[in-house]
Amino acid sequence: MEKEITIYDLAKILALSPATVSRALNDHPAINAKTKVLIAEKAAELGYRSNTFASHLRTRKTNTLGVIVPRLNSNFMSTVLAGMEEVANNVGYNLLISQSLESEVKERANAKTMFNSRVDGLLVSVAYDTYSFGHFSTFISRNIPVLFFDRILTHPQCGAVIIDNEQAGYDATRHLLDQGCRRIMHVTGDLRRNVYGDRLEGFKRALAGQNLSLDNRLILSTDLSQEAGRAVAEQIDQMQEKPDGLFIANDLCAAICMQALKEKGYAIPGDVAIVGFNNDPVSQVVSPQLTTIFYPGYQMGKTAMTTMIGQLNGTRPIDHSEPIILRSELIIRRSSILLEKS
Amino acid sequence: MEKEITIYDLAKILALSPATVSRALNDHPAINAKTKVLIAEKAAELGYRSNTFASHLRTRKTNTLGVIVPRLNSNFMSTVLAGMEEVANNVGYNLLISQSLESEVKERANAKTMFNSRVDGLLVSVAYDTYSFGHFSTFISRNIPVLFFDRILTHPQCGAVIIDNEQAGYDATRHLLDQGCRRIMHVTGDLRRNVYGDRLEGFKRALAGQNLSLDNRLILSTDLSQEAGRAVAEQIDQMQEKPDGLFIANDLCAAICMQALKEKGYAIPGDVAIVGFNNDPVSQVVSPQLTTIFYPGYQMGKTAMTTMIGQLNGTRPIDHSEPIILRSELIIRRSSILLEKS
DNA sequence: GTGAAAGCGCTAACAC
DNA sequence: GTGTTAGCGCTTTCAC
Repeated sequence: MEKEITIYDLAKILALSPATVSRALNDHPAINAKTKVLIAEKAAELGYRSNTFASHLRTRKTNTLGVIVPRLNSNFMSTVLAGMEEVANNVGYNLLISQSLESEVKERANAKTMFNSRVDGLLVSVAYDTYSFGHFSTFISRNIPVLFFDRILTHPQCGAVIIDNEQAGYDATRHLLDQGCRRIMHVTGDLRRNVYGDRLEGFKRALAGQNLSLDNRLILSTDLSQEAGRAVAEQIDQMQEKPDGLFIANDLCAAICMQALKEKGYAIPGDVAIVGFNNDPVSQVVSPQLTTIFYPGYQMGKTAMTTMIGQLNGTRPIDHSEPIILRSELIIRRSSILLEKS
Repeated sequence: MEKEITIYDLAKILALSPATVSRALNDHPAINAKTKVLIAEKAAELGYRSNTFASHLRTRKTNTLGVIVPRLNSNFMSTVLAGMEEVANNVGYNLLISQSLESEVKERANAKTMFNSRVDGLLVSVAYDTYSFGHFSTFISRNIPVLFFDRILTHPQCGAVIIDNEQAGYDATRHLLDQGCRRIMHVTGDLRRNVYGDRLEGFKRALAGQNLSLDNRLILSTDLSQEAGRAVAEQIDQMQEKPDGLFIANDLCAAICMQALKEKGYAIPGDVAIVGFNNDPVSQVVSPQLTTIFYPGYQMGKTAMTTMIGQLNGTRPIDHSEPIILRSELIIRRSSILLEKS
C-alpha cells in the first residue's frame, strides 16, 4: 500500500506553501505559469491525486450529480443515461445513478441517499406511482437544483425536459386516421403520469379533428409490459366491434401485441394498423416494421445534463416556468401503411 | 438555505462531547444504550445528516463503487447494471457509473476519475479495444479491488464473473449441426476479446465433433452492429457456396441480418438457420423468433456486486485463480428449427 | 461510559 | 505572486 502524496508533500519538496500548490493545481490565475508547470510536473511524477473529500469538505461541492430513473434496463432510459454521462463526464461531473424500480417508496429512499451523499444536483424521471413531491423538497430547501426529465412532476422551482407528448399522441393518431382508420384503440399507461396523460390528450384532439366521438372502451390503461401486449391482443380478439387501428404507447408492448394478433390470424396492417412509441430497436426488426414515435433519448439526456450544469455554473439563465421541449417525430413504417402514397 | 446540523451542535445541545455523539451515531458498543437513544432522537428531530466527506476524510472509505461499462445503452449492460444497483443499494453502497464508449482511451480516463473519487472498488467490463492493464494497476497497488465481468482481462489479483462462452458457442453451433446444417458461418466480434474468442473455440469444437473442417471464410469478425448485420446478408447473397447455418454473436445484429436475408428472398430457417446471442428482447419479436443464448445479465450484475462487497467486507474468501462462471442456456426458437421433434 | 484533543487534506481569507 | 492560518466535520487514540 503506497503512501498518498498530499499538497504538503509537494509543497515541502518544492519549497513552496501548500496554498500555492493548491492554487496551482486548480489553475488559479494569480499563480505564475512557470510555478504551475513546476508543480504539475512534480505532481505527475509523484503520482499525486487530489483528495476529493478534503476538497469537498471545504468547498461544499461534490462534483457529483444524482440520477434517479424508474429502471436502468430499458432501452430508452439507458440511452438517456448515456447522453447524460457523456455531457457530465466531459465537464468533470460524476454520476451517482440509482433506480426506483417504479416504486415511490424506493424512489424516496434513493433521494435520501443522494441527499446524504451531498449531490450538487438531482435529475429524476419519476416512478410509476410517484405523486408526492415531499422527498424532493429537502433538496429545494437547501438550494440543490432538481430537474425532472421525461416523467415529470411540475413544480415552480424545478426544471423539466420532455417531449411534446400531446403532439406526439396527436401525430400518431392522426396518421392512423389519415390511413383510413375509424375505430382506433389506445393502449397506454397510468393516465396521471404526464407522458401518458398528454398522449391521450393528443389522441383525443386528433379524433375530435375528424369529428369522431371518443369511445372510452377503446382506451386501455395498462402497465405496458409484454404481458399487457399479449392481453390486449386477446381482448381485441374477443371484441365484437374490433378496432381497425391501434396506438400503443410503448414499442415492445406493441411488438408483442402485433405478434400475438398475427398468430391469431389478423393481418397487420390490413385488419389492424399499429403505431408504437419510442423507436426502440424492436420496432425495426418486427415484421411488419413498426410505425412509431422517435423519442430522442440521447438528446434528452444531453439536454437535461447541460441544463443542470448550466444552472450549477450560473452560466445559464434559469427559467422553470416552462419545460424544455424536445422534438419527437413520427416514423412511418409498414405496420400502419394502408394507403399507397399518391 | 438551512444551516447544516453537525455533531457539535448535537453535543452542545445535549451537553455531551462530540466524540460521544459520533460514537453513538455509529452504534459504538461502549456507549450507553440510553445515551444512544437520546442522541438518535435529537439527531432525527433536528434533521442531522452525517457529512460523508468529513467521515471519508478520516476513515478513507467512501462506500462508493465504480462501474465502467462499454456502453450504457445496451440491453445487456443495463440489465447487468440493474442487478448491480439492486445489491449495492441494499447494503448502502453507491454506484459511480461511467461508460468507455468502447474506447480504451476513455476507459483510461474513467478509471482515473474513479481513482480520484476514491472508489472502494471497481467493476469493469472492458472496451472493445482494451488490452493493456496499466490503468487498473494503480488500483491494485493501492489495494483497491478490481473485478471484471463479461468482457474481462485476466489478472492474478482480479476476480472475474463471466458465462462459459466456449460452451455457449459450442451449444449454439451444435444445435445448428443437429438441425442438419453443414456449412455454418460464424459472425462475431474482435477475437482477442474473451467473449468472442471463447465462443469461436466452442464453434470449432462443435465442428470438430462432427469431423467438419474449418473454413476460415466462414468466420467473420465484425463490430456486430446493425450495419454489420446488413453487410453480412449482402455478403451471403454474393457467395457462391452459401452457408446453411448462421451463428451471430449478437441478437440485434442477427435480427437485422435475418430481416435483410428475408428481403432478399431467403427462407429462414429453410435456406439459412440462424442462432443469435444474448436473449435480447428483439429475439422474441422478430419472425421467425430467434434462437439464442440466454445471457444472465441481471444475475451477472448481482453476482459481481455480491462478490465485490464480500471482498470488501472480508466476509468472503477471495480466490481469483478461477473466474466465477454463470450458467447460460440455449433457447431454441423458430429461426433454427429444421427438424420436427421426434 | 465519556471527554479532550489531534489531525485527515484541502481551500480561502487575509496578509505581504 | 506567494505565504500564513484557520477551519470544514468527523473519528480515534489516549486519558480518566
